[in-house]
Amino acid sequence: MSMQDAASGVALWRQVADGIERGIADGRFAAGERLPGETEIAETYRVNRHTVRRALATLAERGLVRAERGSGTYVEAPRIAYPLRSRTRFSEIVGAGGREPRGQLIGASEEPATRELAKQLGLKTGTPLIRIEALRLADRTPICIGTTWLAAAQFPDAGRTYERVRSMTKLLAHYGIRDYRRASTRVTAAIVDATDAIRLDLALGRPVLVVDSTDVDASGRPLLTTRARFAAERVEFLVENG
Amino acid sequence: MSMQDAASGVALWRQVADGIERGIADGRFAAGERLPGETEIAETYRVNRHTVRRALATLAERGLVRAERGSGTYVEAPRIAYPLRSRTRFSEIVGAGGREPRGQLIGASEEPATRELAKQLGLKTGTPLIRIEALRLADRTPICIGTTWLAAAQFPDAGRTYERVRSMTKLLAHYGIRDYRRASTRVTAAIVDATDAIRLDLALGRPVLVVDSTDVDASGRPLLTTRARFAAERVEFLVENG
DNA sequence: TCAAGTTGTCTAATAACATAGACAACTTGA
DNA sequence: TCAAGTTGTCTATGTTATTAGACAACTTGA
Repeated sequence: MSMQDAASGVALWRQVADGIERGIADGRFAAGERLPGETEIAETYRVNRHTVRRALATLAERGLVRAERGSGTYVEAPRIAYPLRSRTRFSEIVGAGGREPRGQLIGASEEPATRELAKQLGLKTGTPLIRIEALRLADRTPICIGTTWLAAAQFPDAGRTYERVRSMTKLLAHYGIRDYRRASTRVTAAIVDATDAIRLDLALGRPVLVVDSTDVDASGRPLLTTRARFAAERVEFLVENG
Repeated sequence: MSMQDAASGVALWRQVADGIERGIADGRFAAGERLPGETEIAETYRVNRHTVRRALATLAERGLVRAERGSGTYVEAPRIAYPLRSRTRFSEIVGAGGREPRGQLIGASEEPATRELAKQLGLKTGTPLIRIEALRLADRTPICIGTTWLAAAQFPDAGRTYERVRSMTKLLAHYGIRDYRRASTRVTAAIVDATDAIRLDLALGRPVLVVDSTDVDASGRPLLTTRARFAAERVEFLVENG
């Protein structure tokens, strides 16, 4: 790829770092694999070796690569594949990848439904809702923060229940709902906000995948709606097509 | 650079330019309106007036603002956000919603398949591929940049063909393929890199949705694989769940 | 053991970025 | 007309980015 952006206002080392990061995201450089040598990278980007070193240094600082003296520089972190299906269960996805899923309650509170939330849940504006905020991890790596709203009438004391069972599936089972499915999923991206950044152990300015979803019971009646923020650098969504 | 911005790799003038551009994009500075004076901008960004002048110069060069000596600097072109709300599949996102889709060839080249690409396309590593890089717009707003790989043997001269027809569907039709479907779609997010930022007319540090997809023919044989980067602030994906 | 290739660490020179101050040329409204 | 505020242009100076070369320290495979 050609580089040289005359006066782009972006430092060369940054352009190189971006390029390598994209290569890692692509899978052109797989996890655990050795990157090309600094000299070779310098040649492909038509840049001095010191510039490459600076790029690699920033990637190493963020934990994406690890340099081994005399040997090479290696790709550190892979992304978790996250299928978006109608029966998406966080615990199953993480467990399938050989990692241990964990849920952690951040907080629960009661609040009236906004017009938007009411529409999602098929209720009237102002209906009391329970709002549960939870952090989910794979092994010890924070993956996402989810804010879930449920009707307070249908799920009394849902906050304390979640705190005990630490799983949305188990929470619903506790109220007698054994089958539910994903009715809609909307995905977009944003920059992480300050509070999420701390909980997700994410640097400010990093991207998050924002997923709005609504789950319904077997008869199609809305049960809960969730807005989850995923650390984009740790997750990859898999969309199933026909 | 400056005291607060520890080695971001992005020049101060570029940060100021991006900030002003975003202000224009979200309507804080309306079309025809006068911007704050150079001195005032310098104060708000805690930057020298010369740095602001450089930022404004680049915006003026791109036609976003126009300086009038003795009077002020005025917003030239409105930057309307074009949210793409669509109930269609990913393949039909561009072109939905009554907007005129346009494709613009950035470049085409031949390169051997990496292991990853070969796997996607069901070919052997090293098989010659044609790589097409294209920018897609809705009306005049850049929506995404897509990099597409096709087998060179099956689609000879695909680069020039795309340049003529400016549509992947029409390109396939040209080689006798009238029916194809999306086999897999993977979505994640990242920060826009320097070269994409310029082409998408996107400020540095803004998020992009990265979509990897593979299309197959009626019998399920892979035709092409694409990695597209969408300007997240202009797009929202709706995932259909059974 | 040895040679080739790797990352780590120096020094040095040049180009680009950023700040500082001063003043000219122009517009606007009182 | 005049004062205040604006953009345009100049000189000067310090900081950061980038390139260049050399060598040390280490790993790997023959």
